[in-house]
Amino acid sequence: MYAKIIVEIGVKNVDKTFTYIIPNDLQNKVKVGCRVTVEFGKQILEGFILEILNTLDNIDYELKEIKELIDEEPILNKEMLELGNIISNKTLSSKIKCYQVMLPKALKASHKTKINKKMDKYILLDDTNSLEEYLKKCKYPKQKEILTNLIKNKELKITKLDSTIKTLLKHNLIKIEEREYYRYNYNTNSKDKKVILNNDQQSVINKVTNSFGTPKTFLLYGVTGAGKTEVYMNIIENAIKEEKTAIMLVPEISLTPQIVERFSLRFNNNIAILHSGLSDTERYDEYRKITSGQVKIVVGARSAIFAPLTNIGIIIIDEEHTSTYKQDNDPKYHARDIAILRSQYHKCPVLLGSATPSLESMARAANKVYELLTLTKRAGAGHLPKVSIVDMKEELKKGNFIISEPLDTLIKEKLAKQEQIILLLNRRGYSSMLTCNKCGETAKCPNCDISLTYHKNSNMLRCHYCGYATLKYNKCKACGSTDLKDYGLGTERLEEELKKKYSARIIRMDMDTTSKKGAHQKIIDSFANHEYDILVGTQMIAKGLDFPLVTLVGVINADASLNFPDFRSSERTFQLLSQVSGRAGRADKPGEVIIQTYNNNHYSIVLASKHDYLSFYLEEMKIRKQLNYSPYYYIILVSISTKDYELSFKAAKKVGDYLRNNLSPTTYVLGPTMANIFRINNIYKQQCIIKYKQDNKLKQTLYNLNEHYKTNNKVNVEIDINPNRL
DNA sequence: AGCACGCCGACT
DNA sequence: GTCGGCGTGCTC
Repeated sequence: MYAKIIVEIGVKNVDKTFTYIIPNDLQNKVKVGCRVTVEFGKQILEGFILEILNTLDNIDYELKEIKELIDEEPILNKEMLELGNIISNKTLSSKIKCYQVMLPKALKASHKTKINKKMDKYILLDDTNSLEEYLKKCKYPKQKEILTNLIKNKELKITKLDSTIKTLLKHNLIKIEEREYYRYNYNTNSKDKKVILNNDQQSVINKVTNSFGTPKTFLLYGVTGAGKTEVYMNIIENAIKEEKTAIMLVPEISLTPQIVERFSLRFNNNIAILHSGLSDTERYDEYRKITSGQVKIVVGARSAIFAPLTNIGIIIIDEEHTSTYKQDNDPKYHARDIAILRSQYHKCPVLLGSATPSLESMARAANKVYELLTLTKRAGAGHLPKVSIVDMKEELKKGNFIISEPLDTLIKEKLAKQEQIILLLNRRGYSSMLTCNKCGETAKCPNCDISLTYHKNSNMLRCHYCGYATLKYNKCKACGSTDLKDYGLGTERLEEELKKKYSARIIRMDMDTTSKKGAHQKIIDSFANHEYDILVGTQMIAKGLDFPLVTLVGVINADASLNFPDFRSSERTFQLLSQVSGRAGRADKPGEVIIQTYNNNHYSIVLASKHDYLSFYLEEMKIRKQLNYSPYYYIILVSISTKDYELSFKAAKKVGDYLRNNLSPTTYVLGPTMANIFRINNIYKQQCIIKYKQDNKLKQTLYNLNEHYKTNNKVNVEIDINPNRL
């Protein structure tokens, strides 16, 4: 017998199966989807069995034997094997990477140490016939205690086999059962309170539930606070009632204990939770709960879409517009696409939910590709916050460039009332650049085409792209002048400014203060406990958090995301502003939002302040149509990177010409142009953008291009289909 | 990725 | 005549 095996090797051009002989002693043990180790050239590698063959056509090379079988049971099931293949074809990523991405680290091929399942021992009653008799005769209180306890509680967890237990075992009165122990546990001590649903919510639940068994996609457009989570939970409950399983994806950032707790309270031990805060062993345990069939519900971030549940009844993607659902390294898949693929396999509906749906999804709903469901009323008592736009051009004239007058007034007011405040500033560090007032020289990264950010706490200048850091200098590197000035505003400086201005307890949350494990949670907890009055942070504070005492949200510089050179910058700004606004006044207290901007008439800012998603959608669609962007055209980003400056131009031109010559005339090929930041970490990046509606040459051309550059070790060509950003 | 093979200049 | 540079290509 023979096996076709795909090996794990960190290189693009070995992406095919290799045939190995299955040794006699493994012939009735090997299964498709199991991991094995094999000798590959001179190396020992791990790989997956993709196929088992009884006979083989004539070949002109010698075969080697499989060295060892790692798994008794397949870790890639039939669905996953098919899915990996499809993803590889669609994303032009290597097959091995497509298989690896579906597994937790502990089960990926090539992981050196095997992780043992941890077992708990339980004792149960065995021979109940002689039990009463034995109890009467028995003179050992310890034995009696255990037996009576077992009669009452059915089972007991034990840590060691002491003499008492051994004796009981000898008399066949009890038996031992070993059960898997799961390292990650959550509180399930109180009962979740049932919420009374309004008619809109009930109607959404009914529509989705009635389509169980059909592979169709719904888009749920529901305003902030409309009770989407409650709708999700009811639909999942209905799936469980039908003996089916459910996947629910949420953005990583909202996988806080807040939502986790809500789900675990409702679904008790029927749920596995996958998020980035888990250690490898914890993640493996959660995964085991799924494969062992112990849980029927999986809640997690992007990669949880691959959860190996069988008989899936519903797949839900909350905040479907979130950009992190698209993986930005290989395989560059979008969880939404995987959800739809799996829904076809399992014949189940997909529910996409958002208060600000992506333009792509909304357009599909408009074209009836998805069925649109809406929740327009806020559930419960909460009101949408009052949002005011502050024109910073006017404020600057008064000398306010960080905190405007209206924001200052409100901060003082809320502090006096002992209410909480969130201030969002989408830039970390102290200032964004250090510039010489004499000669105009700016501190730049030596490896990247980007200015260095000043971090005052560490007195360092840092590059946010390659990680380069140097001590801040006091003399201009070009002219020696000491007249240096820092421009721009980061969270560190905002925090300092606030401390000067107000006597308030202030905490900052950004990449610099959350790098340690658990730091993120600590900040959230302490702010939730009202140990602080003001939370300052980058966009990581925008999503999912629910602090009832927050009645003011300030966006310090709404232009940061608006001025980003990308066709989705307006959409992102609208989503970000809508989302932070949702942080204010969720409970009984009304909330207020201040947006500081230099673009006070920009439609995405104005419409976000009015909570008017539909107008924004229509306005933005007009612009996308004019500029031939998504959703009117599909976009593909082809980037060409190399360490060689000259070569970067030559190679990019070659790629551009190739694309132009091998795609349909109706397809646009833009570029090549230098990437937004041309040089990062001394690698020069150029890019071509493909815009197409329909192109039957596309698949083959991209495939050829990808194949060609797989073997080129000087020039790296990457293809990103439906990229997040350009 | 590793490693062998091979073609070319350098050099005890 | 041999040592070693790395460009190319293969690994069942």
